[in-house]
Amino acid sequence: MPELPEVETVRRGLAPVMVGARFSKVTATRPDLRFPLPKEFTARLTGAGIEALDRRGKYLIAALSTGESLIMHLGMSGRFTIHQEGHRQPGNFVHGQAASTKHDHVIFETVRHRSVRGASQNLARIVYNDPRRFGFMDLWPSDDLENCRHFQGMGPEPLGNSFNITALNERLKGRQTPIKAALLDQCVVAGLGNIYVCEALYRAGISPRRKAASVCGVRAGRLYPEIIAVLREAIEAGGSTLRDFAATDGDLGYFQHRFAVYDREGDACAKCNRHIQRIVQSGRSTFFCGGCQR
DNA sequence: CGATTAACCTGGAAGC
DNA sequence: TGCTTCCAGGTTAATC
Repeated sequence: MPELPEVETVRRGLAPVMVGARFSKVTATRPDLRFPLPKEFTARLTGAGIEALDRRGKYLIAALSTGESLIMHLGMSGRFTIHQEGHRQPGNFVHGQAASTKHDHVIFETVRHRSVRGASQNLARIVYNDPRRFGFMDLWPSDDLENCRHFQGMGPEPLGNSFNITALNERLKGRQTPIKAALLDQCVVAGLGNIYVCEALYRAGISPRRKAASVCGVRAGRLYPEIIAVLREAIEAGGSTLRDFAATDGDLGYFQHRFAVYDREGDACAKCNRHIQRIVQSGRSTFFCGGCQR
């Protein structure tokens, strides 16, 4: 499911349950997701306290009391649900369908010690479900994350301080690949995916077919604020729900109702009334308006 | 080096 | 109803 806004939505749902708790038990129902799980995966997590839950691009990072960080990527279809007494039951119904436990691959059981009198323990089950298994998990020393292979060469965080017009220009400079492909490259900007690249290019009036290098300068100046705006709006909306994305509490995102071009082939462009087109670039669908985007 | 393509997986929707 | 084909929010390995 996830691009940056969806991952951020998941992070915000998990954080209140995970941060400050510890893993009382971790179960993996298979040895691998997209990649093999790390050696001694469940043993290294069991008993660990969770000190923080952060996001970098499309990755979630749980800083543990053991000095390691649990790195999680949701791939295409990864989902977390929280099962806890008093917590809204998630995912039991998604789009009216009963959710299956068939692809529950990792189950985290957490315990939180409360200072509140009368409630000494608070248990939760956090379930990772991923039908396509493109997601993955890894463990890496927390003080060495910049050298972790998943983050090496990764571009700036689009909603962070290091992302600005200069940084964008710098990374588009000289690149002959279409701007669409360049923006999907996590080395240019972290966290963008197919939906938000299409939407940002539409808002900026830039053709997805244009060479990345030709976006340097004036066009980058138009693109930069639109990337930030579309991501902020999508986070605000709780992400986009296409087929089955839901937050940890089962809530559906609603940014999909605000798509201007994504998955809207044939619809009239809101600005110029021409038909939205669908083309294939580097094996993926691109939606755009040939009238507004040059 | 950079750019493009195939591959990894499952399930749902559309077409016949 | 059933079978086939296409498509999907991502990344990486292999090939030009």
